[in-house]
Parts: sequence; structure tokens; C-alpha cells
Amino acid sequence: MSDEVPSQDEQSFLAEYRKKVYPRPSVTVDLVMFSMVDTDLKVLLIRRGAPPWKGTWALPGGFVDVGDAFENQGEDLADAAARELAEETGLAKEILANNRVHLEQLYTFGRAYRDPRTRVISVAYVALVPPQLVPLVRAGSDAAAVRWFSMREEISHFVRPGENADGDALAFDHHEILDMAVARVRGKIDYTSIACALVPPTFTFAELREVYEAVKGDTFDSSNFRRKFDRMVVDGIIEQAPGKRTPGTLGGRPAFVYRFRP
Amino acid sequence: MSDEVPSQDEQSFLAEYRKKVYPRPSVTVDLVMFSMVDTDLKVLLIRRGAPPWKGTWALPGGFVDVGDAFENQGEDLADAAARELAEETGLAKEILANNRVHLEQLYTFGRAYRDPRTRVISVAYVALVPPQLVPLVRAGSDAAAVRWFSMREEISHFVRPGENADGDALAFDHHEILDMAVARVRGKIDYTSIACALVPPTFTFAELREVYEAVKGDTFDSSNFRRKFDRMVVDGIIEQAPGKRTPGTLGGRPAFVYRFRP
DNA sequence: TAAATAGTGTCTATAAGACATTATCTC
DNA sequence: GAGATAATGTCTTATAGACACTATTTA
Repeated sequence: MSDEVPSQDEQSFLAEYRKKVYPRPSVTVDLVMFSMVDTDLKVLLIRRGAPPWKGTWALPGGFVDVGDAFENQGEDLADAAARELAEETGLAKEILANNRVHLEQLYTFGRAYRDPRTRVISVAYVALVPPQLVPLVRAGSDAAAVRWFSMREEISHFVRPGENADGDALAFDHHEILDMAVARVRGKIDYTSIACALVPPTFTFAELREVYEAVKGDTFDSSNFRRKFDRMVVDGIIEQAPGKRTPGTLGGRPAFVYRFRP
Repeated sequence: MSDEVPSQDEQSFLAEYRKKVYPRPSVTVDLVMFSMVDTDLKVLLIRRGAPPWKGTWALPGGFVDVGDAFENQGEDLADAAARELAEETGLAKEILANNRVHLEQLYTFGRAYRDPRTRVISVAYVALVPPQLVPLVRAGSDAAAVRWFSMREEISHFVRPGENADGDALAFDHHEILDMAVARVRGKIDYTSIACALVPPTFTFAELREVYEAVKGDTFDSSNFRRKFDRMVVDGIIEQAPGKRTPGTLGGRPAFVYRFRP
């Protein structure tokens, strides 16, 4: 080896670099998928068909495809989340393309030993699924079953790890992820229009209000909520659609119908 | 092999699992460290001493230690961020322990090919560094230099990738990370007390107002801002400290001094 | 007409912006 | 006293909660 060190350009550095391999974590995306059924906020859980936590309810998710990690670096994180969403629900691409699903990154959970298999760092995403897709969801390949759980009635019965109580727990640290997801949606519903991702393509004032009430876990005064609703109309977020919709079975004044503005 | 499949318990599954190895990404933490110097919001950048992007300014950061990824799963993400903060600034543990630094996870950036070396997924953290630590920061081992850049005067001169203009760019996708960090702090300063992480241990009304003005990039009416300030006092977030502080060089009425409540 | 749901009007309390005024220091 | 900065007072407007009221449908 000569004393003269050749100026190592980035090309040759790259070739060198790829020879060294340090231990790396696995990276997954986990999905907190919310939707509305009747007047309830629901979250989609899968029953795990394989260890670890076999047989327990968990958030859907899967590994991010990173190709060979060098020449082919694989898929983006948001693409991985969208792919998992399609796979775990069995919803076809065309259906998802025609029914806009709100998808946003939530937080990254990477505590050591959160997965016994190996170091797993999980990037969690929140998905808001329009309610017309709920009946179409089927168990994907990895899961023994999928089910929509009521946040109000059912999720509260799951215990958190460390709570010395009866009842089932969610797999891994998924209760923590779910808690943060609810907090995110609750926070953002006040100053964004994400609620619109949880109503059908056309909806009434009352239907939008039900979304707010389900998310916030509280009731909204009809008159005051209409101020918020009217602001959305004048701001051009929503607009009136043709026709009216007759409420419940026992009569009542038909309501105007609205839709999103594209 | 017999027809009878032994019921595979989680223990044996684990042993099996570890034999298989799929390609994995590298995971890093990147830090957006903000502080105040005079009346300016500053961000700490390092000049990269090694390829890729050698010689360009970048956010400090480094790889997450994942141990061997199996029996030893390494450090938590927040611990990695805290460790990098200490390493890149040269600040001793004791100093950091005595000067509370606000550290929160921002977002995870994982676009394919964002790093030419290999697939790198970066968990970005925002750190708010109290101003008394600014003079103590020295270049860490990995960096050729560190410098606090004024968000108002200097960062605006860096171009974003794709902008066909003169001027330097930040390394990787760090401009995107920085943009999101500013947006996060700007948003949270309104409804949290994070501004308190950017003032000295004792501070005046005017000093806290300067933090708000630097973060928001706007001026605040003194009288109206005092309402916010008074609310923090009655809410018990801050309290009056003994003594007064004489302002600028040319006289003026001395101001009351405040501190955080523990 | 009763029950049910949709939609309107109004009073009040709170918070925020604009701006005028008083107070206390140094030189 | 002049200049400088700190602290207070007040008027107006915007927004949110509480609640009373009117409107339109079915059975």
C-alpha cells in the first residue's frame, strides 16, 4: 500500500461502504384503521395467526419492503402502509382508488424488546376508512380473522400490559399505538377536515355530527355545531348536493344532503 | 419426517425465526436542535466530514444502536436521540442533566434512495436547547464543524433540492425535515409550554415574548401577550422569582423575573 | 295531532386584537 | 427632565356554550 491516499470520491466510497454490514433492525408499518358503523367509531383488529402473540388481537401491519437495501431500496413508507391496508382488508386497488382513504403517519415505536423475535421498529399510520367500505373488508392472508371493534363498547375492555386485571390484551405495544391514534384524530378533528374521511360520499348534517361525537366521545349542541358546519360550507370544504334524505324510520323532517368539494 | 406436526410453541418458533434473514434498512435518528441567540431562533447544523454529501451542512444524527438485533436489542429510539445530542454537541451528561432539554419525536423519513449508501429510515427528533448551553457546544467526533444558523437570516438562503437557484443546499432531505420541525414548534407553542424550553432558568416577560416572536416570525402586542403570560402564572406553569432584571444599556424600568415551576 | 328529526335565533361568557395610558428605571 | 423599557386599562370583535324556538316530515 502506498503512502499516497487517493482522494476517495463518493462513487468509490459507496462501493466500500456496502461491504461492511452492521446489525440492522426490522422495520414494519402498523395501521390504525378507523371507520364508522352506525354511530360508533370502530377500529380494525386482526387475530394473529402465527407467533408471537398467536391468537391475540393486534393492529394490522407488516414489514416494509426494502428490496436488497442497496441497488434496489424498495418501497416508500407510505406505499408500504397503503399496500398493507389493501392486503389486510382484501380491498382491491380499484375500490381503494375510488374511495379516498385518509392515510397519515402517526408515530414511530421502537422500544427494544417490544418484539421478542428481533429488534423491530414500527412506523404507525392512521387510516380513516369511509364507512361504505366496511362491509367489503375480509381477512387477509396473514390473519386468522379481522373484525371492527367499537371504541366505545369493546376496546375499553382490553387491558393494558401491567394492569393486573381480567380481560384480553392487545399484542405487542399496540394499545399504546391505539391510544396515540385516538388522541391524534381527536386533536386534528378540531382544526382540520379529517372528519370528512369518515362519512359516506354524500352525507347530512346529522351524519357529520355523529362522526364528531363518536371521535370526541361527547355530545355536540346541534345549534352550535351548525356554526362549524356552515363555516365549512362558506370555506368551500363541503357543498350542498342535490336531493334530501329522510331520517330514521319514524318520520322526521328530511335533511339536506352535502358532499365534499374536490 | 412424520405426518404429525408438533405444536410449535413460541419458544421454538423464535429459534427458527432467527435463522432466516431478510434484507433490513438502516435506522438513524436525526436531530433538529433549536435554541435562542439574542432575539433569533437558531438551528444547529454540522458540516459533514465524510461522504455522502461531504462538506455540506446537515442535521446532526447517527445510527441507532440495535445491539446484535436478537439477544441484545440495543437502545431505545429516544435514548439514541439523547445520545446523539450529547455526542454531536460535546455536552457532558452532567450538563445535560442539569439543563433540561426538551426532546420529542417529529416524524419518520424513509423515502427509498434518500441516502445513496443503503436504505436508511430516519426518525427525526426536535430538541429545544436552553440558550445558556449554546456557548458550550463544540463539534463532535463525526463532524468537521458545528454552527448555529439563524432561521431568519441564514436558513432562508439555503435552496431546496429542485429549486434551480444559486446557493448551497442541505444534505439529504434535511430541508424537508427542518421545515416540518419549524412547523411543529410553531404549532405547539400556541397550546403547550414548550417556549419555556427556550428561555434561561430565570427570565423576564420580554424574554419569553422574544421566543414567541422568533418562533412565529411575527410581532406580539405587549399588552395582549401579557394576558397569555398571566394565564401561565395562574395556571402554575411559571412563577415569580426573587429580584428584578435591568433591561438594555440605556436604562429603562427593571422587569420582574420568573422561572418555571417544577 | 303526536312523535320525531331538521333547522333558526339569541343571550352570554370568554378570548383575542388594537391601541392608549401610567410606572419606574438610567443618564 | 429626556429617553427607554415595563406594566396596566379599555374598547371592540370573534368565537363558543347554553338553550329556547320554529319547520317539515311519518304514523
